[in-house]
Formats: sequence, C-alpha cells, structure tokens
Amino acid sequence: MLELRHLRTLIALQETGSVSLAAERVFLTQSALSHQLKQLEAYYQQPLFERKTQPLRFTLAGERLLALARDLLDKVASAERDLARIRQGEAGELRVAVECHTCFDWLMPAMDSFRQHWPAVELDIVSGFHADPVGLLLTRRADLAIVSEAEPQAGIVHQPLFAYEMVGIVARDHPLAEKKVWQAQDFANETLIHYPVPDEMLDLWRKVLLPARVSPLRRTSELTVAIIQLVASRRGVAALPFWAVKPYLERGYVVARRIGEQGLSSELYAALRSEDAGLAYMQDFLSTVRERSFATLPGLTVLEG
Amino acid sequence: MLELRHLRTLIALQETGSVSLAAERVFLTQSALSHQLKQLEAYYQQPLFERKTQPLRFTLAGERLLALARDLLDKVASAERDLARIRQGEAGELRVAVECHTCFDWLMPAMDSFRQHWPAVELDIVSGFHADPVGLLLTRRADLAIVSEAEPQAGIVHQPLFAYEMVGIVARDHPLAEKKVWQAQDFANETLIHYPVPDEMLDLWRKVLLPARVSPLRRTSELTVAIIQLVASRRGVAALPFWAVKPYLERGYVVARRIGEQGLSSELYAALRSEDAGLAYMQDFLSTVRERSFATLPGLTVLEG
DNA sequence: TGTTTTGAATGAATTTAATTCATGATTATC
DNA sequence: GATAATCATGAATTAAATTCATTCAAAACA
Repeated sequence: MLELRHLRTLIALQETGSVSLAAERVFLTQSALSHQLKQLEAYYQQPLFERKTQPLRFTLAGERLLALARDLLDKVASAERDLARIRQGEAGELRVAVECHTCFDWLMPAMDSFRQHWPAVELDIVSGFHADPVGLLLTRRADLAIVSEAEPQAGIVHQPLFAYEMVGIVARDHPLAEKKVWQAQDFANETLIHYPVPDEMLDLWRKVLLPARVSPLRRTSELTVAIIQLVASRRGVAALPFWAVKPYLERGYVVARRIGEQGLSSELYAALRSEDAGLAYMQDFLSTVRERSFATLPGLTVLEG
Repeated sequence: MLELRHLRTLIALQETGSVSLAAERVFLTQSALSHQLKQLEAYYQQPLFERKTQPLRFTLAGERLLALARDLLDKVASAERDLARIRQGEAGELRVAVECHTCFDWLMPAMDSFRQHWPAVELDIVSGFHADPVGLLLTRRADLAIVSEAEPQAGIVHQPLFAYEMVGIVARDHPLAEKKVWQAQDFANETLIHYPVPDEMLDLWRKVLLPARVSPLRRTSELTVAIIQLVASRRGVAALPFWAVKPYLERGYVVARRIGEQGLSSELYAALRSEDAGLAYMQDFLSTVRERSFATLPGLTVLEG
C-alpha cells in the first residue's frame, strides 16, 4: 500500500537522478531504496522508471506518481505548519546573520517562501560581515547565524543545513586547466580571486592554503559574476561552490577542477540559541532552507548532525 | 513521521466515532490504533481528540489533520486510477445486476462517482428482479451482481462489500415495541410488510422465519417510505436495514428493535466472473462502493473475504 | 450505590515489515 | 576491454508496528 515514505523517495529520486544519491538524501542505503522501488512497481504492476539511463527517466506512470508526490508533500508541509501555529502561536522574530557571500543565492528564495508561510514572524537579515556571528546570537542582535563550522559553544546549538563541493575555476586555456585535480602548491604562483571577507572565512584558505603554508597573490571582488569574469580574462583563479559556477561552466566561460584528491567540501550549519531550537517557525525555516536548496541547487549532499 | 496510514486512521475515526470501531474498519485491533494515535499526538506534541465523549471530538489540530487526510486520500485515489488506466486502458463495460431494493440507495451515489472517474466505461444497471443473478454473469448479460450470499461457484468470485444489521420496525404504540429483542415467534401473529421479491431473497425469511417454520400474513410494497408508512399506521411490522430506517427513527415515526439475540446481520457481496476480477475499473468500482457507503451509511461493518 | 458492561490505555511479547549487509549483475567510462 | 560506478538480489538483521493480556476509567444498569 502506498505511503508518504514512497513519495518522499520519488522526490529524492527526481532531484538526484540516481538511486544511490536519492538513498543518501533520504538517509537510507541504496539497497533499501532498490527494494522499496521494486515493491512499488510490483504494487502498481508496471514500471515507474527506466534505469538504463543516467539520470534515470520516469515512465508515464512514474511521472503521475511524482506529480502526486509534489502535491501531497506540499500539503503535508502546509498542514504541519498550521499544527505548529496552533500549538505555539505564530508570531516571533527571526533575524538571520550571514557570513558567506554565496549564501544569499539560496537564502533569498527560502526567505521568500518562509515569509508567505509565517507572515507574523518578523524576518530580517543582519547585514554586514561580522567576524563573530555567534556572538550576535548571544548578544541577541541576531536569532540565527549561517556558519561553516559547528564549533560547540555553551547555549548554542548547530543544525546541519547541507554540504557541497568547492571547485577551482580557471580560464579554459590556462595551464592549470590541464590538471584534473589541484593541490595547494598549484595556487602558489597564481592570483587568487575571492570575496572581501576575513581569511578564516574562506574555506580554501582555512582547509588548504593555510595548512600547506601557501600564500598566493590576492584580489577581491564582491560579486560572483565579477569573479568569474576576472577568471575568464586570465586575471587569476578562484574557488567557488560548484552549484554557483555550474551555469557558467555550461556556457564554457571557465572550467572547474577538483581541489585535493577528495575534493574540497564546504559545510553549512545554522547556529541558534538552544532556547530557540524548539520554536516552530525556527524549525520550519530550517526545513524550508533545506528543502528549497536541495530542490534547486545541483550537487548538494546531506549533512548529518 | 506522518504516513498515509495515519490519515486513513483519522478518516475511520471520524466515520465511526470511536477507536474500537475505527480499528475494525481499518482491519487492526483497538490497541494498535490506540498506540498509533498516541504516537501521532507525541509527534505533533499536542492532543488531536477529546476521548471523554462519545462520539469522540477532534481538537482544532485534529480537524486540520482530518482535512489534510480527506484531501490527500482523494488525490491518492485519483492518481491510482490514472495508473490503472495507464496500465490497461480505460474502456470497458460494467453492467450491474441488483437483487435487493435498498441496494439502490447506496448504489446510485457510487455509480455517479464512478461515472466521473471512468467516463469511457459503459456503466449500466440490469433492471428487473432475477431469481438467479449469477446466471446473468455466466451468460454474459451482466458483469457484476450484488448478492447477499457468497455461494462458491465455478468461474465466479465473490468480493465482500460490507455488512449491516436488519432491524424490526413497528409503530411506537404497538405491543411489540415493548420487547427489546424479537424472536421468530413474535412475527407469528403480525402482518409482515416487505418488498415484492422472492422469499429466498428476504433475509428475515431465509435466516429467521423459515428455520422456525413461522409464516405470518404478508403484504408487499415497492418503496421504503411506503413500508414505513404502513408500519407507522399499524398495518404490520417490517424488517429493514438499520441505515435505511435511521432517518425515520429520528423523527419518531416508528421504533426499531433487534431481531434475535445477536441481531440479524445482512451481508452484501459483489459477484463477478473470475476473468474480470483483475480489471482496474472493476476493482475501482468496488472500492468506490465501499468507500462511499462507509462514509455515508451509519452502522456498517466490514466484511472479510 | 454497588455492579456490570463497554471503551480506551498500557507494557510486554510477538509478528511483520523495513532496512542493511554482502555480493553478483549490469551499465557507463576511459 | 578493463575498471569503476551503479543497481539488483537474497539472506540476515534491525526496527517498527501490531497483538495479547491486562488494567483503568467511564457509562449503563439494577
């Protein structure tokens, strides 16, 4: 018999395009999902996907179920928001402190969506770049901070959002384009183009260059497009989230390369005061961010608490 | 985490008004449902019903989930119909043979609903009362017959619809109104008013009067209201489905009494040719009949295959 | 006002179902 | 054509749902 669990799987399948990735997305093994899909197809006595292809393709029947899934899960989310409001009221304050430039890309759509669902919650962005976003929480000048490390701290809890890969980008005809994988040394004789933020907020700096004691020339820019433009004009190299550069890759302006054998992974957490962790609108904000981000940004991976 | 199973339970709860009856409706024990509801309330951290009352009352949060349930389960049904059509086409023929008068009461709404969902299926009623409705199936003059006993027969399968109680009705000031429970003997000196059908199609006759060799005076009428009217005017007594007389009981025209210590139970099955049992529209017709009937007729009970 | 009946709750035992593990098969990739 | 990567499968395991046996609470009855 059909359950919501099955529909959640279908959504993950569509968003990831493969059984293994979908499994990871819903915190199950590939095997579990394979069994689950087999069971579904047996129940409806017809195939729901063609697995021979990458990404997998839904059959007509599969598409129909997928449409059902989207419809139903939206409605469930909406009902659960109502229950949360019934339980503990609908008003509150949610000031978000952001320390990364690219965060705005996914934050804005999520905030839009949230604003519609919780009109009585005062949603705001604490602007400017702060060395210590968690300090803003403790001094009550913000209620939620987006951070890239979950450093334990009294009175603060960290809720995982998602992880993604930072890739090195360079002009197509630049010598580094020949290397599949870059190491710290490869940056030594380049100009690194990055956002104007403190060094410790740059993942590349913290995790790659600093440990290897490599310090390339630097140049900064506020805007992602500007950085891409500089890279394309051979003014330097940069490290950016894969999902942020993908559109430019497809147009061929620049090429992307892995940094380090395992790739350079970037993680994002929401930090909030422990006392606020139970607030319904707070939890819903986090769900919204995750849901919207996974649905729209390519290549995200889940991040365990 | 919420699953459709929970929503199916909520619907059953509303339709029956009690945990025990709802449990029977969804083929589980009372205990199972009690655990399930406890889990649900723990998940949403708030009560969903007040149990102190009979029938139980939903809280605001409960009502919200119930609305979700109705919405979602409708959509699931609709999607599953689409899948069935994708699998095996949407056209066909469905001629229904009916042997009981009251059947029309629940059959018509179900047929209306079905017609909208399967416009390409030719739906028809084989009119007139036939001594052998199953014969109509074998000679292909009907595709589905509503019968009250599942007599095994080659090439025919019986699918349970539902069961209900037949009650004796009598005028308020008639002596029999004093007796809580009627026995066969109580009919001996009464005039029995019934539909004009062969005796073996009258449950009261088959199961009560014939075994006890009691044969009261008889009088027939085609219409339920007319029978009620005759009973109210002290022209006799009748035995009718509880759900059919309930509205008249509430207006006080007549009173209803149990027949036999255990009550006189009536069962309904759909008989169809074995080869047709797998047809999607056939199965959907049966689901529709059950679903609509349970939702609208009071006092129905489930009937196991 | 007991007494009996009925419906719901609870904890432990059980059954059922979902999930993982280990591995083989299949399909992409270079 | 070799080598990953992805998916499928059966058995083992784990987790979850359900039942069983009982208690508790409330309502109906005498």
